[in-house]
Amino acid sequence: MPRLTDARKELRRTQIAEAAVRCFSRNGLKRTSIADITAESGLSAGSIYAHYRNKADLVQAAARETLDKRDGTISEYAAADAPPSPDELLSRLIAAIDPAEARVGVQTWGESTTDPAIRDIVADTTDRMRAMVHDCVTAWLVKVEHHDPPHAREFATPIAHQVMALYQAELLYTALRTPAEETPS
Amino acid sequence: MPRLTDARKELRRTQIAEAAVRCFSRNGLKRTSIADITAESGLSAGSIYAHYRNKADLVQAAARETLDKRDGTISEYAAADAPPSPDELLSRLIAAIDPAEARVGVQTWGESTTDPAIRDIVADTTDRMRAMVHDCVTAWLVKVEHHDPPHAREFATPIAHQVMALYQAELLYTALRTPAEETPS
DNA sequence: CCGCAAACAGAATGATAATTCTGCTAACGT
DNA sequence: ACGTTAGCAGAATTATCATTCTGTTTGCGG
Repeated sequence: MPRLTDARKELRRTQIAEAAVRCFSRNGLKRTSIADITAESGLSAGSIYAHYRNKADLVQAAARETLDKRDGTISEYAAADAPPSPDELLSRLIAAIDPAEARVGVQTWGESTTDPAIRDIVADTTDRMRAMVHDCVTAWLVKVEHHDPPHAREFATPIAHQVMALYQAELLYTALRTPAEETPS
Repeated sequence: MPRLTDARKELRRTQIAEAAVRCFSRNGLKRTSIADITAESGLSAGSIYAHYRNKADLVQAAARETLDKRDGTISEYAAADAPPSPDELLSRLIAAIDPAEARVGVQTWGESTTDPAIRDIVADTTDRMRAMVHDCVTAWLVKVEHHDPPHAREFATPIAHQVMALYQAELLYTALRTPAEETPS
């Protein structure tokens, strides 16, 4: 078959990446072999290497996948007429945590300590998310608490920092609390 | 040589464990081979296996080593005449963070998502540290803010939770911020 | 419809690295 | 001091995997 249409190709890529995430969630980044991923995705090794240059490349895609997923929901909060208070925002973020993704997320933290590519992905994603939280807190300060915008932005910084810290700690606790699902081996 | 005296034996164990921590800090838990550790410790593979049953055993020892080291300092704060305020306590905890240990600490978080033994170590250590922070905050509430003890203990719980979260987040940021030292390979 | 190259399966390859094995050496109890 | 035997070095063994290779199949442009 000649090159797949772009849509199809992207579909395959996410099919593989999602299978990889499931494997990582169960067995961790390093304990997951390409064979595991072929089994989980229903594809073959050859096929996977047609879509990803190597395992590191695939790990990066999986990391981006899980870390990005969290971003979507927050941005709309900041734009809402009645933005949530920091406490409320934190509750919603925590409620949205999925245990499997928490595990992979924490695994990427671990990996980021030695792999520069992963490190950049984690740092970028964290920064972007913090900025969104900052926007949301600022909006709350302005619209609900009636601070004036310049002051609100400054005042929001430490609050955003705290919300992020509490959220990330909760991510860690979720990963610690929920046992990895038994390997279907 | 007949069995080493207990003190010597323990010395060797920590010699190996500390070399392992240095390797882990540089290359991560999984990328570190036994050969790396022999090079770093100056001992041989056979020797390492005389002291640790296998690599997993050694990883656990290294994890305990780094995670425990943090505990020592806090307990004395709680017993002090003028216990530090939560803000002050957090500052001191953060100031005491060592980048190399932060990296290994975050790596153990990642590992804990799939290895039950590491998971227990991390959970235990975290609980113990939280309890110490709780004691310290309670002491501050009682001695400095003049709450009465029963109320103080209850009031301290969410504060201790926040201090822990902010500390752990800082640990993560430190690990992200400081590049792993170049491998001397 | 057709043909071609890309997508795919699955086996082969090669590297890496954990663990074990074979002796040799030296630290402790006496 | 000395013999014993655990500690140790370093090679050998083996298992595990990432990656590549060899055909085969099939989706898409013409």
